[in-house]
Amino acid sequence: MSQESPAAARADQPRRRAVSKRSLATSLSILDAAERLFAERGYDGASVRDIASAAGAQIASISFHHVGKETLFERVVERRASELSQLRLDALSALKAKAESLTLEALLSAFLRPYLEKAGAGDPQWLAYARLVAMVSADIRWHRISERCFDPTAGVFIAEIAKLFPQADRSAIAVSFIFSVSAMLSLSTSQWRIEALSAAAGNRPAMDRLADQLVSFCEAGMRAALEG
Amino acid sequence: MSQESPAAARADQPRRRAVSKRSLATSLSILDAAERLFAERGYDGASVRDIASAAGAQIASISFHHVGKETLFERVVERRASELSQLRLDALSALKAKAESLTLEALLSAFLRPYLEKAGAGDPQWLAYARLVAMVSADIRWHRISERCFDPTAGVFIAEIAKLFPQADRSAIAVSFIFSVSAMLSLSTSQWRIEALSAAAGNRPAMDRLADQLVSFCEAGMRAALEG
DNA sequence: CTCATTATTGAACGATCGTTCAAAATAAGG
DNA sequence: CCTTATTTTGAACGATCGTTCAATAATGAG
Repeated sequence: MSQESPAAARADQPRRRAVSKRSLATSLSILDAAERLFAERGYDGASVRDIASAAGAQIASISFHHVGKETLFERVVERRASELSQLRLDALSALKAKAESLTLEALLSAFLRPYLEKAGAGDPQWLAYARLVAMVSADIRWHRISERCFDPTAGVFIAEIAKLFPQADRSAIAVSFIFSVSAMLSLSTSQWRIEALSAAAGNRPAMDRLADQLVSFCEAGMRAALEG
Repeated sequence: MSQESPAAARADQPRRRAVSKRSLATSLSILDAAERLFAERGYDGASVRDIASAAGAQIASISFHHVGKETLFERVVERRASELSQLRLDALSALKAKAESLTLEALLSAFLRPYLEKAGAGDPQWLAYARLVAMVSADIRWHRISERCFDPTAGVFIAEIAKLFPQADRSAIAVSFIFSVSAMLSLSTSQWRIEALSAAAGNRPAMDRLADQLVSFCEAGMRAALEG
């Protein structure tokens, strides 16, 4: 409750310095390594020792830069969440600017494609991130992260879909939306299973082909579930 | 390579006894507790100590009855997998006996509904199991379990779907099938997220209503993805 | 009932977990 | 360049991990 004057604040906080380039690089490489290992082995399966080793840093650096394991996990998820949300909302804005009335396909495309383009470009960090999002979306232990990072944008798109289906109730829309998100995430988490079930030679389909198929699937599925 | 006579085999294996009822109960309660805790916290998040404690057994009993943690996990998954597969294949047989030509909706219903009816009946063990299956399906570390427990039945249904869409290629069918399975599993793993996105008062939809919506969603989605 | 086998018990194993610390090295600000 | 805040380092902490063991108790078979 003691409200300090700027002068007093400056007095007892002796001096301040900018972060060094090396420190920033360490912090970043820890985030990258954590992203990879958390995605690969899960939160409990990835140890801070392995993360530090993969980042070429000391174990103590993780606590120093990112408080602890749990905060590190949250920061890893948050890092790309805002970028992804921005891409989605930008696509939505572009859509609204172009046509006065939105279609369901355009809406789903705006939501689903940014994700798939990032992952499909082959960037291994984005592929890892996709697995992370799937983990967070499927585990109630991380519901606070979902609330903060993903639900706001999802809410915007659900509201737009609700305008297209005025007679459908909100929970039915939310259910269909989760179906769509789950299908999208399965492309990252279950690619190995798709290949196994495709049988025969491993002619894996290209990501942009998969993206088209996903949008078709979700558009038709949603329409059927909401119009019925 | 030494082929022993029955007499010799009986000689060096001194005597055999049936398992006691108590032993069987212990083994079973361990499986139940493991199912709950693995589903709740994941493989690495659930400790054998917590599992033993929840089962009212000693830690050493887990190694004694189920070899070790990894084997215990596999047995937990396998236990209900055969029952589930049987229900699905029975539904398929019933379908074939009734009508000479199958519809996509009937096929998907035969695959999806047994699962949802078990989980929807409110049996907490089956609800936990659904989360387990989602974990196995999304993690390549458990691909051997998927291969053994789930892929064979999935292959049967994919083959039936392939008959309905002769022009669609196998991998496209597999992709749509994984989309459908992911949507199904999301009802168990992301129910909390659905409720969050439904906003407003928590009027959660009944499971049989959700099942109808899921089948509609997947049927229309598959048709669009495979006919296009 | 007797006895050999099976199962349970409680304790301990070494390994690894996440976190913390003081000392040494680094680098920004004046 | 000097000072000093910042960062890195290596080691250690206590807690918990999965597994193993010898002993004790329980139990099916004869």
